[in-house]
Amino acid sequence: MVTSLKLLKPETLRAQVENNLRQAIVSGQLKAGEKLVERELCEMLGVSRPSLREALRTLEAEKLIVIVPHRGPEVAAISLEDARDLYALRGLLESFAAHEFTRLASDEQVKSLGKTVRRLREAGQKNAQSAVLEAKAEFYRILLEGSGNALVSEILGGLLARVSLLRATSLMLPDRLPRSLEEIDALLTCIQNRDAKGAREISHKHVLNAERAALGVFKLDPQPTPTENQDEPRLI
Amino acid sequence: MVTSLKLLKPETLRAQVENNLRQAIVSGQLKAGEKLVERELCEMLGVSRPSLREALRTLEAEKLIVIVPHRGPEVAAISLEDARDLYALRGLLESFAAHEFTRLASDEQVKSLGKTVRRLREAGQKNAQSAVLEAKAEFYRILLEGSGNALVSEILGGLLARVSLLRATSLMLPDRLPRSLEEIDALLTCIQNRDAKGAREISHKHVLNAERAALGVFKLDPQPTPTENQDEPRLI
DNA sequence: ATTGCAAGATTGTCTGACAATAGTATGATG
DNA sequence: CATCATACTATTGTCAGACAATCTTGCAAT
Repeated sequence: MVTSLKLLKPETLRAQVENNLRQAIVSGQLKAGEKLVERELCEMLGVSRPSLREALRTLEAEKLIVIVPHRGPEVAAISLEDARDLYALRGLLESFAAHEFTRLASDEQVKSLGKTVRRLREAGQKNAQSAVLEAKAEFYRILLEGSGNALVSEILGGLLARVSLLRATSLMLPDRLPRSLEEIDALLTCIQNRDAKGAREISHKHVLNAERAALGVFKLDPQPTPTENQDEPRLI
Repeated sequence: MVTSLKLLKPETLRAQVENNLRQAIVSGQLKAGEKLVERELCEMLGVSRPSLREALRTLEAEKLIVIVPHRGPEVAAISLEDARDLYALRGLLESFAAHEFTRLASDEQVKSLGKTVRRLREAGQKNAQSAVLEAKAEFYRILLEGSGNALVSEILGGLLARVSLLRATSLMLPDRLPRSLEEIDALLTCIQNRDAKGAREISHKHVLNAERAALGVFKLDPQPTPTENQDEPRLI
């Protein structure tokens, strides 16, 4: 009988670089708009330029960084319109996922989601930031897994990574957390009652509220992305 | 005064490779499931391995090719579930785009869309395949441009590229074209009447019908993607 | 202060090489 | 004859070094 199998993680070197950089970006360690220099990254990560550059191409395709020819990569910055588009699409997809989860998830999955919501609530009341983030990630994992559409998971996952480019997400958490928890509770109730339409509506409202909270950043900060005025040359 | 300016297309070499390969894939010149060998592609395209590999990473992130470590890239193949997921999401996004276009597009944009629909209809009646495809692309371009959400355009564009991996798209065109044209006509009418909800519903139905037609491939073809049984090791 | 130019830095691309792994053919064994 | 182990080959993963093209910056000149 097999006792240990190294199935996961053949982890090619390039994939590790991708993961490191992705992590550094979504966690805010590399800030939006920050310029990235190949040589520096190579030294930091201890890899050669070709490996690094391949990883950068992937992150570029994921829209986490922007590479302008002959000027090099920088961490993507999100404009106000970008953020609006982002939340509009997120609302669409997340409410769809909630709808489908309610329709299709097994009772075990619903129960599992309920357990995670409880964990989330407890972490929120203790104001344990990292525990909140962890529970929230788990919540999404279960929701997307149970929604039965791997593609939506994939796209929405990418979207959430981009949302984290708005540092608002975690910064404005403290204020909005109680409301957010209420909404998630209401969503869970709908799901448990197998009320798909209700779940969709609540989920959509939830995203709209998150948007309103997140977009506050732009009002407080006159020039959210200072490097962004000349990125598209005007022809007039 | 300036008379000519070469703004667009600094076209780095790697970008050309990307475009060539992308084109070859969505046009069916490279067939789904086909194995790609770096050396061959390098010779065909006349570029070095690093440049090619960077381009491959981008296409991998776009899910047009799949790269398994140490086995190399191959053109992505779409399973039945993949196709279902794809059409479900496409329905969601396309109907959203139609809804938003109806709400937000300028009268000029609506008129422009009408003109393209007319072109599409004429091409369809003549059974001019390439003209149909061209008009259809233009139709989408206008629709997405006028829907006011660049992100949805981006995602939906990627989705449509993936849909073309189902060679059904063009193969089943002849049969379904008349129906498809009727549906598009109805959609245009809704848009002209600024009936956003109606546009959304018709658009959604349109995608559902396209799905039903496209998924016929799987019924005719017992093993659509023969290399796909062992791609996910079962743990039981 | 604006313009123009030169020096430096960074990216884009190529070549060549080698190790690690997967696929294949060969041969041994029951 | 079938099956399994082994060796070989092809391909990918990764590195180092190099050079041209381009961008940025600082300085000089008007």
